[in-house]
Amino acid sequence: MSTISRDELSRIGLQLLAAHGLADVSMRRVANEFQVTVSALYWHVKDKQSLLGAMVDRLFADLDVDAPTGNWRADIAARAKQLYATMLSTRDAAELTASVLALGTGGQRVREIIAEVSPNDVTTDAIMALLIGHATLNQQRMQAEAIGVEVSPATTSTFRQVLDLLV
Amino acid sequence: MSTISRDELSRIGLQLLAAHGLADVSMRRVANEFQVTVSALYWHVKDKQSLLGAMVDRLFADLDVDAPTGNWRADIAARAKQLYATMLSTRDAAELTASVLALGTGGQRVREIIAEVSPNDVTTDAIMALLIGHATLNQQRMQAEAIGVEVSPATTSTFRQVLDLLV
DNA sequence: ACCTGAACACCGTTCAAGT
DNA sequence: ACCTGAACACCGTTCAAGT
Repeated sequence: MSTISRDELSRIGLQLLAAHGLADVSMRRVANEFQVTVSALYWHVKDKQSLLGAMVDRLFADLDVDAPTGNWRADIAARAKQLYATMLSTRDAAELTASVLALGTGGQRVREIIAEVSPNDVTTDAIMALLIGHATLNQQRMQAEAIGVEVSPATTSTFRQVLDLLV
Repeated sequence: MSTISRDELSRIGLQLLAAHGLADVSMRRVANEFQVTVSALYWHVKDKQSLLGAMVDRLFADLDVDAPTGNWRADIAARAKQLYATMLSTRDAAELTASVLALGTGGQRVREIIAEVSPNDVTTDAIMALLIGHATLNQQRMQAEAIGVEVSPATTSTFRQVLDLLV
């Protein structure tokens, strides 16, 4: 019986991500975790990029958002904060999400969660840009916070603050 | 006489970037361009990340922004558009800039250009997040535009549109 | 001061061959 | 159908040794 599958691969990938960071999520390490050769992975997954895409899909799969209240500003703000929190929940998850969204290999649900309560596409795009941009610029501080060290960040405002400016 | 220096390295780096993309900017390729061994580079530059930082510094060095008019909304919008245009001017420059700003290894001038005309830090941070985020999410389309192919983009709005929402 | 050569410890991807 | 073994073509970084 083969316990190895696309879904299991992304599970192990997220595990490696949380434990060692994005740089250490390599095809060889994932294969190792399965006690299998690297080349074996390519039977289950097209390439590394699609594995990363599956990881992002899984990362946001469990997130359940509240139903729309009718006040779109409040709904958008609430959901954006949830998405941001998810990107902070796991080490390097923000960087991973940004890369996957940029290449379009996964994470479509992220946009849908915002689009569902957004009045128009421009607003959706602005929120998405703010999410990815702020997370990216806060990478240093986020990593520092995850460990417990102090660091001078490129961005000084919290996500809430910049979000309040827009919605 | 040695024509090799930190400044020349970043010049060649940007040349390689424009010609072949970020993935092909490797220490070995840069060294090759100088007819020199890889290890020789490490005399002039700490590591690859600092070379990338120097490249971003050089990318925005020549950009001269207009003097403040007094209308900060117009000033911010104009400068943000200039910065965005610079990130579009060279292949993969947006990705490079995002990565360098995230790691804090260069590109401080980018933030300063906005901060100089911004009423407060939160606004500066919001503009920066919008810049980096929109550029990141538009990576597919930007590359497609650079080549001439059609692609379904993750973001459908232009930078001007999302910017207008904020300022 | 500046550069070479060689090594170390990795990468992603492909592909014939096995079961 | 699923996996191995070996190879290909790369990486960034270090360091003794040369000039």
